[in-house]
Amino acid sequence: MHSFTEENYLKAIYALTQKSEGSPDGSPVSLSGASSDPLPVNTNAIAERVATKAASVTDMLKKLADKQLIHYQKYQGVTLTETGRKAALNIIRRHRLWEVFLVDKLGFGWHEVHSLAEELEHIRSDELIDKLEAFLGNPQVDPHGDPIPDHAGQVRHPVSQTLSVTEAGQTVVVTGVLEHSSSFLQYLEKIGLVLNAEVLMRELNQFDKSLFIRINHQSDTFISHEVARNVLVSGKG
Amino acid sequence: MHSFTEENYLKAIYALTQKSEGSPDGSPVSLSGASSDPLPVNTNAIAERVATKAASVTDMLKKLADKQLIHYQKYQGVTLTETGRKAALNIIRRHRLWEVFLVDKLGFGWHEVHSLAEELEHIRSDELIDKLEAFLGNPQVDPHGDPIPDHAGQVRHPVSQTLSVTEAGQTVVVTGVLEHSSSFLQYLEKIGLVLNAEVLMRELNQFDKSLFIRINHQSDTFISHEVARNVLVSGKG
DNA sequence: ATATTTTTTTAGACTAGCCTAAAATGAACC
DNA sequence: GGTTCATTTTAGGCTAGTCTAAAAAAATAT
Ligand SMILES: [Mn+2]
Ligand SMILES: [Mn+2]
Ligand SMILES: [Mn+2]
Ligand SMILES: [Mn+2]
Repeated sequence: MHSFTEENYLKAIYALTQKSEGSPDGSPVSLSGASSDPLPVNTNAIAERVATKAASVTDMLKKLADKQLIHYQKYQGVTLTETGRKAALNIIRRHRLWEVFLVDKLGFGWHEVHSLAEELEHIRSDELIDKLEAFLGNPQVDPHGDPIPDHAGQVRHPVSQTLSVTEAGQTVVVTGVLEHSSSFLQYLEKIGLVLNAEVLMRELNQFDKSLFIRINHQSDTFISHEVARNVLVSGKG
Repeated sequence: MHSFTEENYLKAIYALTQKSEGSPDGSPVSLSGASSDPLPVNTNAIAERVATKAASVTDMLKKLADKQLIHYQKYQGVTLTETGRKAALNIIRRHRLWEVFLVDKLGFGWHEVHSLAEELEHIRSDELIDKLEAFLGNPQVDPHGDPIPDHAGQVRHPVSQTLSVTEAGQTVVVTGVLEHSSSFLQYLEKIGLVLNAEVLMRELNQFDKSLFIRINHQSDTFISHEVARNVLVSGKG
């Protein structure tokens, strides 16, 4: 169907479309169905994302447009067609299911799995993915808390907010991360701020917005605003 | 390290090297350490195996020779270097471990897994493969009875013979197949001639060498010589 | 409104892997 | 020995994906 490379471009365009949405301050967002028409994505942004040069991106955009996977007009940026969006979500579905496999079954850490899944996602066999999904027990989210799109390309974006906007006295549960870098994930693991950890917000420092929190009724920990605004939480329930 | 394509060529050359050994009549063979120097493999044979043209093979042979993976002299055929042999065995190791995963964990039939493993084998991460191996319980053979090379490229070729040379009255156990086509495997499954099935040789028809056998103390079945000489067995024990 | 800067596209070239057609070599036959 | 046939290699060309450098368009600044 589509090449390895085409799939990576589609995924990049989808991810950039998503990034341009979402509230900048971290307050709750439903994020359900990509509300209105998404903003067009820039050539340069895609180039950075797929680690190539703008000229190469332009070439590929022409090809994807020919295949009706994107809407593209010179100099005007690019958006996914419905077909393109479905294709992208299918790749993301495969990526996240493999990540669950690597963490739950093979025992990898959540900071180690991204690049492996980046390769595994390109093995395109619906039967394989469906069987894998069943074997994993139909997980709803990947090891980073990101939702796994279903067969039809439906995504359940869970309603959540960043830890940085939580108020003192509140208890919340970690549901995901906004930053996926290996070093950030390793740091979170070290302080115990992992998926499903319970967090009691004890104090919010007005000056630098740093936080004093208690994790899982045990460890009192200081974290910076920079960390807090990259951790997603939802009200205990 | 090596590309997808290079890996497929290495595997093809290794397989053809193996094929040129082994006794033609099906009698027991140890097959342990590729006894003496293997016969050189022809360009045309490789071309057929990787489904390409001889001219393309010649191009690739030059590249593999540059990389010291094969011994190659124009018109003289080709053999693997020690490095090349290790690389090939490593790919085979990955292929067979993925096949075990697909059959044992995901529930695929033994006739369905080859082409999927053909893609999965190219995801090269030693850590992934070691963890997969442990997760599968360190299997010694793949779903077709073929041995899984270890880390260092050692293969335990089990001593076995074809069902066609078994004598009347003997009881043997199915340990593998020589033919891996999907239709053959499906046929074997239908008649119950699967891995570890116990076979009592009841009668050997002198005229056409067809066999009358009892499978697992239950079903009496006729099979042709053509089938019998593609099924590997070893003495019950 | 013009000039400057940034972004994007075009032009032309490169590599990996593949092809067909033609030339070279080796094996088989007489 | 020489002739014929099969195998292998070379020559030249194609596509996908990449690159650099230059041209074109859009955005920004004065
Ligand atoms: Mn990828
Ligand atoms: Mn993830
Ligand atoms: Mn392969
Ligand atoms: Mn196998």
